[in-house]
Amino acid sequence: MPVTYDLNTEGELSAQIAAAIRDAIVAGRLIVDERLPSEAELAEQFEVSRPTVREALKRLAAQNLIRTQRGATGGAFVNRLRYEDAYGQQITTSTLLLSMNEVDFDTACEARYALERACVPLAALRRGADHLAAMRAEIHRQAQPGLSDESFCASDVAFHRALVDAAGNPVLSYHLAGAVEAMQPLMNMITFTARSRQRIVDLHTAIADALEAGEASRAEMALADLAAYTVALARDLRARRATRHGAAPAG
Amino acid sequence: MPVTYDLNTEGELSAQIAAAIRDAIVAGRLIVDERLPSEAELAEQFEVSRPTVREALKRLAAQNLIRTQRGATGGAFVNRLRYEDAYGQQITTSTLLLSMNEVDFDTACEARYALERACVPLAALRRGADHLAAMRAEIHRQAQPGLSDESFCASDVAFHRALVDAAGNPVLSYHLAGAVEAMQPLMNMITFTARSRQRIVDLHTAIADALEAGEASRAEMALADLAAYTVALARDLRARRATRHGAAPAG
DNA sequence: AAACATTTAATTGTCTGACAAATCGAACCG
DNA sequence: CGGTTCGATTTGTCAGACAATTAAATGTTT
Repeated sequence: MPVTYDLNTEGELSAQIAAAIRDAIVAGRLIVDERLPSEAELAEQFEVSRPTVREALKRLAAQNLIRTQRGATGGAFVNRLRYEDAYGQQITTSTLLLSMNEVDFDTACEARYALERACVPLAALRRGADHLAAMRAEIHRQAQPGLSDESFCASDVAFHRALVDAAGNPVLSYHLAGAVEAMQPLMNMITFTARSRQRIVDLHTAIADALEAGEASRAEMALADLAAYTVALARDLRARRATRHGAAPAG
Repeated sequence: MPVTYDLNTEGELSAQIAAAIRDAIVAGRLIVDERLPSEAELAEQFEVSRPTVREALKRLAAQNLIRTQRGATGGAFVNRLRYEDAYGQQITTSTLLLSMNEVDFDTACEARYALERACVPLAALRRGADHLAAMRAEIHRQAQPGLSDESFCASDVAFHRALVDAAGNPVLSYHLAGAVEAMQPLMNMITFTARSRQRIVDLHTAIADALEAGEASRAEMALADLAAYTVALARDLRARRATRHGAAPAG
């Protein structure tokens, strides 16, 4: 039985068509791996030209809702939304949201550490050897002397992703991917001294140790310390910038 | 100075062009409200036809990265990603992720309550009169007798969104929008008896009371109870279904 | 001079028709 | 039986055209 679509009557045709097909997917009238009619058939059904149909399909492809294949048995197929793809969308959306709305560092940081804290009890319960090893490896990297600030930040992100993944809940990992990754551009604006790096490494070690021991509350405390320290670092940076660009330092 | 774009050399042209422009936006080479060259100019720059450019632009429009306007001073403009739009994308992505990957109820539920728990301390600190009023209003609605299961679920979602918003952190609200809303389809499969509704209303009340009193730990406990009860409800439902479709009930 | 109406130019939205590229299946041949 | 060729189908891209929309320039009237 052919799938039927409901069209709105406002806005561009390609947007209407895309919305109609998307609704059909979300509502389950089009199921995973099902093939949509060919572009020519869709054009006929919707009574539009093929380019218009194509623009609609590209909209859906941009959201990973469909994939297209050329050739005789090709066409557009409903995509199973994979965790990986969802991660990616999550990260770009979060990054843009932060960068384009001038979200202040404290707010973003607060959100991130609040969310990570939610993972700690589960991570303490389920952390596997692989997750612990990943965390240790990143800690080791962070302690290396000649590391650039950028690499340090990247390793920081990797550490926290390992922490999140240690909770063993893919839905949780998905939701936190954006929160953790989107902070990287903001963190990259900080210059880490040898002393501040050491402090961070110590706190990371404390977190890993606590998780390995299965002590959630100790890990939460270390995480809270880390959050406070990160906010303080950013605050210092802002203060230094303000004095440099404004009046002379008070001290 | 004209913005320059880097092209990959694999995949479809429209995807390459979309990626190039998206990168330019993410990297800040194209700033908010800046106008892109006209489709004809883009076609010239990228040495492709206008339909190809248009497909690329539609991909970006689908992600709310640009908006287009017709007319003399029209064109494609870089969009400021608004929280609202980000919420929407987050919700549809999360919903699809859950529905298409057969995520079991327990996993999704665990993730949701873990994330909500992260909001509680902040909500206890900052909850405003409006948030509390919204929560009370939803509790009141949930206690009404003739309410359909669907409306009950919708009200449940509204209650939890109010809880999340009470934390007063828009970034946190954004991240949790998906987690809370995407549960609704799963919750809708549950039939709520009068007794289970009463239990949920009681727990919601306990949460609201605790937040009003600023007692985070009490609210966290009530939330944990609610999580456990929800999981138990779903488990009961599964068990009943299994007996109905399989062997006779044991009791 | 000011207010209003008209024209004009620029730009996106859509259509038509065509061809290229990829891909599968079937017919064909060794 | 295995490999090859050919044809059919479908998406990807192109070229050119016209419609719809919008803002600015222009002209007209008061």
